[in-house]
Amino acid sequence: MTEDELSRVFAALADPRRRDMVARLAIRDATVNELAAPYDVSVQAISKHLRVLEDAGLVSRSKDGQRRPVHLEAGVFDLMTKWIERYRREAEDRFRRLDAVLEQMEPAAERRGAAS
Amino acid sequence: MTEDELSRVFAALADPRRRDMVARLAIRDATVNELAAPYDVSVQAISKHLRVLEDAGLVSRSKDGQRRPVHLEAGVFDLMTKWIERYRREAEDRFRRLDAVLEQMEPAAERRGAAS
DNA sequence: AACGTGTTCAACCACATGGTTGACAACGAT
DNA sequence: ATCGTTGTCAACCATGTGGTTGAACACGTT
Repeated sequence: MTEDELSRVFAALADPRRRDMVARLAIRDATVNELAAPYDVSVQAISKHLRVLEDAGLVSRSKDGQRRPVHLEAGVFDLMTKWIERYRREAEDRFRRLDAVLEQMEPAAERRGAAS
Repeated sequence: MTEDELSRVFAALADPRRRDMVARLAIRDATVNELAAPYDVSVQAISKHLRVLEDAGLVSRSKDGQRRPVHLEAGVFDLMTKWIERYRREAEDRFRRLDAVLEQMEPAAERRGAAS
């Protein structure tokens, strides 16, 4: 479940255009047309991109007259950072352990108290 | 430059299998065969996945006899967290500002979408 | 030298994705 | 009621991606 959502989130952010839209949505909500304006593609293409972002839980679309303001759901970021931090930490721990091993292997080391 | 690399990193991590490999590589380096073992796919497929991870800068492959131990390059994580944190912060600032505005507006007023 | 192991390369297939255009639905304005 | 605007849906096309199998390369072993 989370596994799948994480995949969608990463996939959604793998596109520069979508990342740019997220960046702009971080500043303020925007309609589909507003979002499409800066790019040289059809509005339909942007609508598709928004669908991807929405399926990933990164944005939500509400209804206001005939326009649909898009809103960034920043909560999903936590999902990513949690995943990243976990393995970053694991890798760092590992480096630390490796350093310890290397210190211990130091042949010229004096017989002081060993690192615990 | 970073733009493109970021795309590759996100795309690389959009695949559950590749994320799983990263998770395992966070614990220890591994050869292609070791990495392929748990999955029900060909070694060639894993080799391709590793190429994707390598192009994203997430892993490096060295040479040791005829095997090529794969090593996690945890530094790339920083790239992601930096991107994420930036917009998360921006979005949070924005919420804070919005809250301030709402407070300032007497609660008698209806919540109307403010044009920028 | 010959063989087996570990890994990659090449060609191929199925499917997903990003783009297009055209039609349609929903709503505001005239 | 009709028209223009906003946005989505559907069909289509080109390209990318993950999988396969078969061949080749590199290295250790016999």
